[in-house]
Amino acid sequence: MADKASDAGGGRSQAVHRALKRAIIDQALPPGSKLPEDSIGERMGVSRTLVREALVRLSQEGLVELRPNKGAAVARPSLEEGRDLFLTRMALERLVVETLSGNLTRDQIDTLSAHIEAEDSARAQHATSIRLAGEFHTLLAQMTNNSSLIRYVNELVGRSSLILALYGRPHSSECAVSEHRDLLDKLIAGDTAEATALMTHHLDSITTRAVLPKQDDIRDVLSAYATAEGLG
Amino acid sequence: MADKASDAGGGRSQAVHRALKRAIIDQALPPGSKLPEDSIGERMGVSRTLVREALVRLSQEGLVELRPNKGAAVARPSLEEGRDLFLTRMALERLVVETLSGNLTRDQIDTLSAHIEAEDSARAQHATSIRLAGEFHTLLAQMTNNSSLIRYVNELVGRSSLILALYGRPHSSECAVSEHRDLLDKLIAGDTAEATALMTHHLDSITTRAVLPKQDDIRDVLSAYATAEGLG
DNA sequence: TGATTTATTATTGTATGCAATTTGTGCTAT
DNA sequence: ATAGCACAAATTGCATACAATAATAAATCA
Repeated sequence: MADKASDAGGGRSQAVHRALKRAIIDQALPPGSKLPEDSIGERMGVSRTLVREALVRLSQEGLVELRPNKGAAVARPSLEEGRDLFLTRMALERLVVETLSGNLTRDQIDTLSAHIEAEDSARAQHATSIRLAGEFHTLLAQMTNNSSLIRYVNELVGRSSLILALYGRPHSSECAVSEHRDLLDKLIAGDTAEATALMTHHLDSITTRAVLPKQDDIRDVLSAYATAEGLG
Repeated sequence: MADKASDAGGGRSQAVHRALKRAIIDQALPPGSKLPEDSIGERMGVSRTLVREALVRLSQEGLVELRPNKGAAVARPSLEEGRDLFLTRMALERLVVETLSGNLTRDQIDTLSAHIEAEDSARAQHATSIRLAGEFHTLLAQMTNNSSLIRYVNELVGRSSLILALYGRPHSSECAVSEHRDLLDKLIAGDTAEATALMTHHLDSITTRAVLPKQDDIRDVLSAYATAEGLG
């Protein structure tokens, strides 16, 4: 068994799913990209059937949009969805922090430290940097051993990269590495209140940095351009 | 357009999905039930392809377990998953309460009141009662207008009925109607702290009532039966 | 020329077919 | 009888075929 190296961990549809997911999160497939079943299947060496299955899964995760009769495309969440998403993320990641605070094993601490190290090293590459930053959060979630919590945090972190891709400032280090390190310290110390505050602040600053354009109405932004042009 | 009444709201696969989901949540298909693609497709008048698609979606929602090469079955979450699930639910529903507290419109209040009324009336039918109790929570989530929050609460509420089906006491009114009414009162009053406390307590008591059998091991429950039979 | 309509092509929606795997049954041997 | 084995039936995994819909190009008319 284990013939093909690429077939690890289940059916081939899952492989397609993982590949696409990775491509989307790495922003190799930017939001809005069309995802034709044929081309993908050809490229991946599987039939449309399996691609379709993967696309359905991705749509359930909110990473792709499935327009009936018009094909799939990488999702383009709205700004409002973005803000809501981070709100939800906060609620869940607070639970992560509460669960983990003071309960980290030596191994877990090592894993997290190593990860932060890697984040630090990869600060040059924008794409990798974003992915690692996200993985820090999913890593934390993983350690709670709470399966629903893990699944949702994973999904939200994945979708966050869409938000960042769409609305994030190009060159802001989206997730300050130092904030991750501080958070880890508080988690180790078991200072739950402080850790929660840090996590909240951390996600808040991502939201602010990226999703900030808090135009309650798109007209606000338009009127700004209008005045700049001497109109209105 | 809108030829078939049963085809409302999208492709036929979605119809299959909805039908199965409803059947599972109503416990017409108890946890563990086998879900053969053929039979379902025949019964629903669609091909295996569409059934498959629906099953994939359901598995993503945690309602169905997809064993490779062995077919799909209604999920049988473990007790631990159950407890974790309610923990996650709490985190999310706290956000629901915080969002809604003091912000309910007249219409929303009416809708919720009517729903509680319905819950009260249906207290006789066990199955309906459970479904309505769940729908109260999804209704609340809906009113936040936060799409990710809505999706997750929906999923968790759905899965909760699996937990209840598996581990819940047969005749306990799983969700005391009075608790719903109290919660609504606090939400209207805008007493966020009190409302949050109520929601927490509410979910806590569900957990306690249902998921309590904190048997760390299945042997405990077996040994009980053994002694009752004069064995062991 | 430019808008509108018609043909053509590409892509999705769904069913079906076949190989592979699992499950169930009956037979054989101990 | 029962454990083990061989064979048959059922079921899943996957690809392909064909119909239906949308996108695109060509052609027609004002």
